[in-house]
Amino acid sequence: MELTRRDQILKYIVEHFIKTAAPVGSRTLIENYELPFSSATIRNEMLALEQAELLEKTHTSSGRVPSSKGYQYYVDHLRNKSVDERIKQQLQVILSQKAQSVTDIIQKSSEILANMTKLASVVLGPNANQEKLMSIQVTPLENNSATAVFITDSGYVENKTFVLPKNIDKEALADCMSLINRRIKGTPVSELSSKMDAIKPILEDYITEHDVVYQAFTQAFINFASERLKLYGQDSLFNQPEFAHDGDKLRKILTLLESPKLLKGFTQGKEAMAIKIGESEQTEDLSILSSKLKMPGDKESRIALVGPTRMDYDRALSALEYVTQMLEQYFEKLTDKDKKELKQDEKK
Amino acid sequence: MELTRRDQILKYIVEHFIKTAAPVGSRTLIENYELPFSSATIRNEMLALEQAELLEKTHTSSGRVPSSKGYQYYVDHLRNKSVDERIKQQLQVILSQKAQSVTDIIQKSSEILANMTKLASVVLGPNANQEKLMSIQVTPLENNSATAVFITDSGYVENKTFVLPKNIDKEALADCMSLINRRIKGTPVSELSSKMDAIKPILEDYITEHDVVYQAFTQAFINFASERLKLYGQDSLFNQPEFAHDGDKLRKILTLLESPKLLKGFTQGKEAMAIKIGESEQTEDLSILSSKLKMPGDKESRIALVGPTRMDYDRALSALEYVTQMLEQYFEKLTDKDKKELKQDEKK
DNA sequence: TTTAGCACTCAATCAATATGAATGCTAAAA
DNA sequence: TTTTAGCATTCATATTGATTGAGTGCTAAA
Repeated sequence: MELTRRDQILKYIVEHFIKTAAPVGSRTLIENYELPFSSATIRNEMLALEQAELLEKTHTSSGRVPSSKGYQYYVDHLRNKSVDERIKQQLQVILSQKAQSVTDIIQKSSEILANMTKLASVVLGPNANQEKLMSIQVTPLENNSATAVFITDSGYVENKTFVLPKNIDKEALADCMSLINRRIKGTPVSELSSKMDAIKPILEDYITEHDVVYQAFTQAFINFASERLKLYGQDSLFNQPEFAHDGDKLRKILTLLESPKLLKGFTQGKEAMAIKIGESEQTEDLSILSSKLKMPGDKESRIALVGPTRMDYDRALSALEYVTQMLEQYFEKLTDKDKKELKQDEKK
Repeated sequence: MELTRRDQILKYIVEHFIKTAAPVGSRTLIENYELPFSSATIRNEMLALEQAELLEKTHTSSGRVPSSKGYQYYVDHLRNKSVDERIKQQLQVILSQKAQSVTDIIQKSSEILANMTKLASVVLGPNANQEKLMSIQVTPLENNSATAVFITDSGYVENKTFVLPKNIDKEALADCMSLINRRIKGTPVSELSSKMDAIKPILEDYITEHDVVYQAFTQAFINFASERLKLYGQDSLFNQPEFAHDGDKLRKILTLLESPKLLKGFTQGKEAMAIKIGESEQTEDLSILSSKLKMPGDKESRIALVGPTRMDYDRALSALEYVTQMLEQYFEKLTDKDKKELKQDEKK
């Protein structure tokens, strides 16, 4: 479909601004893109685009800059979709490796994304309340202490070292643990606290100083509730000209990236791809692209790219879409294979 | 001991510059510290200090600024030692809590340090080769995968999820694990790889597709070798005026803080307190104060404070010294108590 | 040894001025 | 009706020059 002239001009402006980071004027546009109009015509169109709130001026006689709405429009209607071959290749390499865990694959893919887009890439782990606790193991250490290790069904591991009560009966503790394990296996993480309360009396029967153990456990459970995320490519953001000389903006983005809760707030949503372009006060001048990723076992995580509003949306979105798509395909094949094997087993 | 006039002047200059971040002139000095000399006298002394390379000028007619050497001299001979009461109090609170693990205590202390000094505080975990592996546990998950959890004697936990070979005999795997555990318990982390090679044939006997398990293990062992560190107060560095408007410097320090190897390089050494003030190219304008900390079980870790060369050395060093001292005292009492209990047990 | 005094340096500030890239508008051309 | 040429206008960005003031170094007197 042919673009209208107005859309074409907006497209050029956005793309030129993304490249140069400087306001785009009518003259510049004609010279760079060999448009068959005079600058006056372009100016007329620009005025219209400004009135539609897709463009902005930094001051009365400056060139135009895309507004958040302008970027949004560009992303929705104007952007080019093409995936960098290098991403395809690199992803291929990752996916062809054998016997990797799902999280390994996702995190390696996220690293590739960060490298190729020069943006910060964040993996938001599956929502905690989707997970179930699989096992608790207590290993005694030297120095009167012990480490409790908690594992969820998707292989997330949390651990907590605590000081063992004096004169504790280690056999009683072991018995106690195997009992707790039987009781707690399959419990969703969100229900752990209440389940622990129910188990508390049992602890009391087994161990004299049960409180220490109880507290170590509940503390570890608090950690479960907090969001898990992995961050890549944080440093490439420093190369963006808009952040290089503005300590305040840089600070804003780093705080955002370090706050799982905050970030989660901006990436939530049911859409497969959520695009937030400088929407709130906290994300002024920031864009967050986040893509839903179905993992095996009905789990869901998200991969997000974070950067300045002036980012290469073509590149970033195409890459993000491609990667999540390929990962989901890969996971589907995996589980299909599982099911087939299961059926074969049954036949036997 | 009375300071010489020259030292006194250097002291004032360093302290004034630390406060104001602006070059210090002869006039300013007299006015602020009510010195009984004329500005000319001060100028003469300043000249001498400059010739001794303890001071620098930013341009011919500017005030003086301490050089790295000047800071070093200040730290060695001129600084005030006094510990902020608030640090004492806060540390007291931490240490009085019962049944915490050693690492918890150290990390909470490090957080206090970061808060009180407004510098970045880094805990460098005990050197990997000082640790011994205590246990390996494999927990099967859904989706044909399993998580292997590795625990060292000081409670450090590493884990690795891997895809289980098809049709694996789970009982054989369990047998195999208990055998490996018996074999590997107490092995120093540095010797793990070679030990694994020795165990490999056993694996082959037990499990058909032993390679996957072997690889998952060796990959996890690689992680052991990498340095472990915890970082606090990174963001307070943004408030330092020297970084606020200089993206390049900020980048330098953040890269440093994110590279365990690099940081380790600057904190190594046998001295209880290592002070590096803008020494290398990578740490230009940066100071690293790092203090050795003896942990229970003959382990050693380090706590480091990182910030601009223009930092409040009085405050930072006093706080760091105080905290490590108190922690070591605390740990000593702990192990003393352990020993006593041990003796009592023997008497019984 | 210390100080007063003086010439000198140089970053920082400010106002005046020029430059030029952009705009909007109008009227003529297509 | 659409496009363009032309022109006045705006405003950030240099550029310049003058001024200020905090600082220095040096010298000669106290």
